[in-house]
Amino acid sequence: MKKIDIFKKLRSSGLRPTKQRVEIAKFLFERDKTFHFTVESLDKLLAKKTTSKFALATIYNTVHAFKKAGHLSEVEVRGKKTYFDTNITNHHHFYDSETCELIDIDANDVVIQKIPKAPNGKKIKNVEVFINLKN
Amino acid sequence: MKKIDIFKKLRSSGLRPTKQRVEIAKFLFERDKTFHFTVESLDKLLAKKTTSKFALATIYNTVHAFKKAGHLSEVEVRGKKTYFDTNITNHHHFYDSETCELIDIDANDVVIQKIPKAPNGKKIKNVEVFINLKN
DNA sequence: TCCTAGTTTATAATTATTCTAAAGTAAAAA
DNA sequence: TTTTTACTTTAGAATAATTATAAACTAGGA
Ligand SMILES: [Mn+2]
Ligand SMILES: [Mn+2]
Ligand SMILES: [Zn+2]
Ligand SMILES: [Zn+2]
Repeated sequence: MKKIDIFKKLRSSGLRPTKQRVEIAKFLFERDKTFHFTVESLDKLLAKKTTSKFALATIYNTVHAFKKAGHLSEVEVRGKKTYFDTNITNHHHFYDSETCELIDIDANDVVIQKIPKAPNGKKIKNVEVFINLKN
Repeated sequence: MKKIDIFKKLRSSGLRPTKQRVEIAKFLFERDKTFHFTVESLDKLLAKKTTSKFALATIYNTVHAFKKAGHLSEVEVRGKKTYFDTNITNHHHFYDSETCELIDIDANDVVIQKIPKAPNGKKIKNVEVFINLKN
């Protein structure tokens, strides 16, 4: 993803392409594979991989702004920290509790044959499959 | 579940049947249907349904002791609070984000036809299906 | 260039949870 | 039964993740 695309992505989401947002967006979106992270891990990686300084509040603000704009999704993982995901398609996860690592599973690689119908008056929004791993 | 069974359940888990543990255990386990709760909701319900007073720390201690003993399980739900579950069998959940309510799905009511194999060197510990509901 | 709304930032506040250590209690030992 | 012991409860302090605040800064339009 080129710089011009980052600008477009931000602009089209109503987000000013500030120095901080552009750097964080480049870090998050200029990659081939899905990236799963917490705010803490992102903070550390940004400190290591960039020369700029980011206030922790800015990382929170930016991640939330990106999520709200639909550029990030949130994955529910056991533990206190919130996990974010650059993969915003419907997909599933392996979770390795040893390493606290998430691994994507393409939606097509999971086929559910039978599922109960939603309770009265409710509809199914989506189905998430979470596969816990062990050694 | 009778009082004597509560005592057995506690004793056999190496937990002294104190006044607090017995009351909380009766509240949690003397019911027919699964009960899902957070420490906060349990605290409020205990305050309403019993005459005893419980320190919040005691509720945390007790819930963790019960979980460690295998009498409660933990369910991962989006949000900051930890959800506990009196259903300790393998099962799945509907989640109604409007009401923040969990509804059990029997493991037999979900049949998965296809699942990817675990990454190298890892095995599948368990598969959790989480069905988000909407109106 | 000037203005303004949006943004960043340091810091404080909040919230859920865990820790601490003193007081209380269940059950084993005497 | 009393004594002793380890376990438990408790109020309050501490911690950790996140959110709120408000002052300083900045992007982009007028
Ligand atoms: Mn979580
Ligand atoms: Mn949660
Ligand atoms: Zn993912
Ligand atoms: Zn359940």
